[in-house]
Amino acid sequence: MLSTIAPVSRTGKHERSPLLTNAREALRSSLLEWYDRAGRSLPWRVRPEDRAAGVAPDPYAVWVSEIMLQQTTAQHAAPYWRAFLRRWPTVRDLADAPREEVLAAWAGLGYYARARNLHACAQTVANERGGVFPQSLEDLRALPRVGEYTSNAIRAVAFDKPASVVDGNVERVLTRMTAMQTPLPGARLEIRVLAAELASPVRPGDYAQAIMDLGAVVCTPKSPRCSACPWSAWCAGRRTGHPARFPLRQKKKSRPVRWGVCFHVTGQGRIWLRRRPETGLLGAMMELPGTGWTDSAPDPTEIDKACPFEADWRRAGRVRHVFTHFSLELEVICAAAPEGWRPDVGGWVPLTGIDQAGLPSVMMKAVRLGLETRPV
DNA sequence: AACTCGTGGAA
DNA sequence: TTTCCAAGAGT
Repeated sequence: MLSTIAPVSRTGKHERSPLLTNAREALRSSLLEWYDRAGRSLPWRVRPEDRAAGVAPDPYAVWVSEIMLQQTTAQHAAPYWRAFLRRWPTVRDLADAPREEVLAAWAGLGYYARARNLHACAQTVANERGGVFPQSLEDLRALPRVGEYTSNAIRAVAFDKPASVVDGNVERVLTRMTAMQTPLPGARLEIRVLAAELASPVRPGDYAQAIMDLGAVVCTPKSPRCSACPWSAWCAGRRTGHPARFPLRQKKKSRPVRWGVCFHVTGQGRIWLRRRPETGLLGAMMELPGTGWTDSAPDPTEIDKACPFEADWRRAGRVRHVFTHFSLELEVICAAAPEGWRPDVGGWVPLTGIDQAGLPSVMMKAVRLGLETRPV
């Protein structure tokens, strides 16, 4: 008769489970066995056989990957990681790079505070730590954009030191394993305690990647492949018959709509762009100049006030873009720059190679839409 | 604690 | 179409 792991009480107090104590070693070894056999390949990963042969990961490469992977799929992040590592092979190279180039290289990846902090962190490590990443959780945690998860991930993956990673995958795996009744995000403390007890002191780097792989490949959000799971025998979620119901979640707020207008001004094969404010949404990234984004349809007088010059403005249409906490309806209106007109803010950017100009996705959509109406 | 902060793939 | 949600952090 196989046992399941007992759930933790709603109060967050840990009811020490003898089953966990007894099963812990079996869970660890079966997961590592599965990981070795699965052989999942990721560009930043040192394969378990290579690690066993003494190949040490490059902490810089691991750090870049972990920042990119925050709330981002491996598939989306992979080409960016390759481009960054090829262009800036060491933390010193990244620290010495002009900031606009780093931001432009990040364009399209989202959460742009990550790019600003990546550059700042590279300069901290290069200039104040001789280019060497710290190994302690405390020192890692002090670096910009390195939080609870990322500090543990770097410590485990890069240095193969004992650490407990809790990302979205681990949350899903462990809430299913225990059929946890506490909804997220309130369950985070229970999950952290459970994850820490389970984390392996043996091959900590491989274990950390293995438990995340398990969530990414087997214990998937919609249709978990329990028959392929090394932990299925211990899984309380599977025994409920509906493992995909876990983790339970609090209801989410609905997403409001905001509206704005932007000006697509072209001339001599160039387009007018400006840089956004340092902080906030799309902070420090390039954009098409326009009105602010408001929670009601654009006011004609506001459009007039933001309008750079009198012209035969043509509507290109609307870009619909979904951000995390609101969606945007962005009206794009086009005109050719009048003879002799010069932008007071921002400047001209050649349309050839606009893909490399460092525009975030929403602005790239607006540029393309405008070009359909006014080809240049 | 509850918000803010992007994007794109999957179902 | 809508909804979910990715190797989360900062405030």
